[in-house]
Amino acid sequence: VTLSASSPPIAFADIDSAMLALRAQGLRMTMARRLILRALFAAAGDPLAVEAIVRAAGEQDGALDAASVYRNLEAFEHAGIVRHVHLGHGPGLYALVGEGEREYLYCERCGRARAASPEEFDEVREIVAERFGYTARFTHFPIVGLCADCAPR
Amino acid sequence: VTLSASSPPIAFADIDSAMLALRAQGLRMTMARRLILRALFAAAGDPLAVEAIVRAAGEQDGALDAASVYRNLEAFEHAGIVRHVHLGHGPGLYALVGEGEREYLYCERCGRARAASPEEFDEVREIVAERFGYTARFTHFPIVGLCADCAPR
DNA sequence: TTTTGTGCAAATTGTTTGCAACACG
DNA sequence: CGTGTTGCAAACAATTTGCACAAAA
Repeated sequence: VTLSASSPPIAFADIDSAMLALRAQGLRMTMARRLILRALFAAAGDPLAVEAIVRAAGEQDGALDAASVYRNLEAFEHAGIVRHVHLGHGPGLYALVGEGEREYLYCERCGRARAASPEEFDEVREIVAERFGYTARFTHFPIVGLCADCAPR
Repeated sequence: VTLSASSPPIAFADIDSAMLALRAQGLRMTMARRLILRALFAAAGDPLAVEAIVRAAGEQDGALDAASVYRNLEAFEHAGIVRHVHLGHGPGLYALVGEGEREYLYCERCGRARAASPEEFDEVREIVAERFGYTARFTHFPIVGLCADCAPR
């Protein structure tokens, strides 16, 4: 993804402390998991496609299968250390959870995404709640539209 | 889809007048197109998956291939008589354009969608523009969250 | 009769599942 | 050693593409 705006600090200091958190949930410490975490850490909070994770691991180390990546990301998500977002079409994108959630805006024209902290969306959320009775969340699916650069005028 | 709220009147009186509009764009009048339009008309503005269109046509008439449906829906969309929306995961959903656009809210928990007229979203759009400089559109991708029934409390 | 459009098959993309071998604890 | 995990292959779902044949205009 092309993600503008700052990525938040990741909630774990390093791969080993993330692995510790996983082990606390009964998950074993394997090479595949270390490779996935390494790729996610390297992305510094920016969400990655599975393909990118596989590729990143393959560059330095042996093969890492996409199936394993999907299975592990699901487990990581269940364990609460990863989340994923869908930006427009294209594959799901995964990131380590940071201190506090991130919510997204996505530009349909240029395909660029912007992340921001939930507080910045609170006003929007409030209006949506008032108007429609929905509790809007832009963590899993973003607000879609045109960014300032792509908007007409 | 499970779509609550009223569907707007479709911008064409019947299949033949829709076909006329297509012919004006240089598109030929074929059986496959008639079948697709019939299914869309029967849905009264509620968006349908390609699979549903194929199934609807197959019930009464000969086979209608998904590839043809995709190709035609794309052509119809280009001609301005159809639009499509992505509600959560799952396939794209197509509907005839009505008098005025529709924008959507989608509940991540129960999977139900709600459609409303763009004016009802104007306040939300305004806040998003103010806050983020984005021109939000919920016609192609909805506002995602939890509906009143599914929200905690 | 010349295009445009069709059905069918096959390719693509993103993701899931079955399974035997493997390796963590 | 026993079960959680892996890679690989195959299945799947949604969508796209290639192509010879059918059918609008």
